[in-house]
Amino acid sequence: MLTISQLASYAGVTVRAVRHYHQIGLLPEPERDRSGYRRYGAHAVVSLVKIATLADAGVPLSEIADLVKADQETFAAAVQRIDGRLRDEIARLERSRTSIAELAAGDALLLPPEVVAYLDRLRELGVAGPVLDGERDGWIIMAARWPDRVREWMPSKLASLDDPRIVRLYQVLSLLFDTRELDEPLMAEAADLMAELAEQAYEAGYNTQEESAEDEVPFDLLELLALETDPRAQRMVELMRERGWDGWTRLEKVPPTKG
Amino acid sequence: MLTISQLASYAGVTVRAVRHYHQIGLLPEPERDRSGYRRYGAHAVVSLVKIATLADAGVPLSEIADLVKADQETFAAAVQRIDGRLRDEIARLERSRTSIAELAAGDALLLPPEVVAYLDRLRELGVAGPVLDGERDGWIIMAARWPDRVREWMPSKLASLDDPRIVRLYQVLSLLFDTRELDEPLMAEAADLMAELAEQAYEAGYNTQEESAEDEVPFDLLELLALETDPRAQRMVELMRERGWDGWTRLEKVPPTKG
DNA sequence: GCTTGACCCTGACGTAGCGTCAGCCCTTCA
DNA sequence: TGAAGGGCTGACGCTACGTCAGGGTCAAGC
Repeated sequence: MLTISQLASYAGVTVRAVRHYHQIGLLPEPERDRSGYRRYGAHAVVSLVKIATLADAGVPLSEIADLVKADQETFAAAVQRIDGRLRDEIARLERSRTSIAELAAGDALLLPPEVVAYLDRLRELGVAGPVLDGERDGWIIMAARWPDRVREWMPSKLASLDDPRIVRLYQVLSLLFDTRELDEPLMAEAADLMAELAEQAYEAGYNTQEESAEDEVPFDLLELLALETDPRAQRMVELMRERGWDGWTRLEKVPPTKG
Repeated sequence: MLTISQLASYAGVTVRAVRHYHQIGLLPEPERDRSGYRRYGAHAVVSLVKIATLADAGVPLSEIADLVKADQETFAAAVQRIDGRLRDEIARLERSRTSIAELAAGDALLLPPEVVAYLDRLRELGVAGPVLDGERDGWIIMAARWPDRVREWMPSKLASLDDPRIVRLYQVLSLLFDTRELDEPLMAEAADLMAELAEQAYEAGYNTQEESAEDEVPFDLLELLALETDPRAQRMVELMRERGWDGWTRLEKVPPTKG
């Protein structure tokens, strides 16, 4: 006869695991000897090896209980289910792995490659500091919920960097928010640029392209992000309102206020 | 500002998860409004998306805490570790999958294919019932601990089935143990056969091949298995002892007893 | 006969990452 | 004005055991 530790070692599990299987009724309690020790026969080894093999394959113990007494047909069906779960789990881990692999470089964990390329391009163009960070954070928020839509947008966003006015705008904003001062003339230049671009986009009917997204995409949140990052963003919003535009990420035509 | 459920939905996690992250200090508690509700800014979304992404990749929350405030170098090293763990886990699941896939057929979950082939061959030869089950259980016990050694043994075991005496022995044993009776003449035939085979193996120096295994392999356990399965096995042991052999799975020369 | 070390027993708490009440407060809309 | 739909804290539940704590048992050596 076998002691519990012998049994456990034959099946390659711990003593505690065996006791646990007893506790939940998965493995029947054997006879005790006169000192109350459990004494196992050889068949217990076979049962335990079966249990341990299934458990190692990730089958929940609650299912193993039914499984070991099931007929061939039920068993085969269960095996199918288990295999499906394993496949899904493997696929999930593979996805995680690619995420993590990309992450070594920089932002790629949280952002699709198209967005990373866009941010790299901005960096090349001299955009840096809080503006670049804010841009990244904004895209992180977007990409978390609408990764597909974000990827669709990126080609036109990237193309827009061919417009020297847009590049200039980003550069001016970088200058503005990279210091602690409030440079009114520079701000005015940025506002003028933004207003000009907004006007052009408005005339071209910019919103036809994104109309379906308007309900869902959290432009308010992106605006909040900007204001949170730097209070001077508030000043920019005011300047834009003087020029007849409301908002930050998405501008809307409004009656201009007096500066 | 955002409520907790809005925050959670932006990051694709549950409200409970967010509160949990607060509790363990992974995500800083935000300001409360006058009714005690948590109010979040946009940066919380970015932080939470980072946490959720790492957590989804299987990184323990305790590590995420350090990870999000780590510098680039530490981060890259950690990413390596995480990726390694993911690789191991995937490999483990793949192994489980192959086990489980083979399982649909029959015994293959618990036994290497060579043993399955051996058992199939026995079945073809008319071996069935308790003898076949016992044979299988015995190999399950062996394969659980010494899978490699078992696979090495199988070719010679399979070849041994070309010997008609061995086939006859298995068939006689099948007949013997498939009924409830105690068929003394048939038992004597089986014992004679076993003794003859044992003598031959002894002369050929059978133990040179397995000598290194003798210490480890639990022949006692296999004998116990047989005795447990059917008390008539005890009678077989006695008959063998009369013929000068002790044991069941592995026979040893002993002075013959009187029948 | 005594000690020592290796096992065995039960009972109970700890682990990770939340899910899920319970009991209560706050806000909003019909 | 009351019902729905949040939000709050606190606490227990879940999986599959690990890990004490506090005791009894067994085999071996002195």
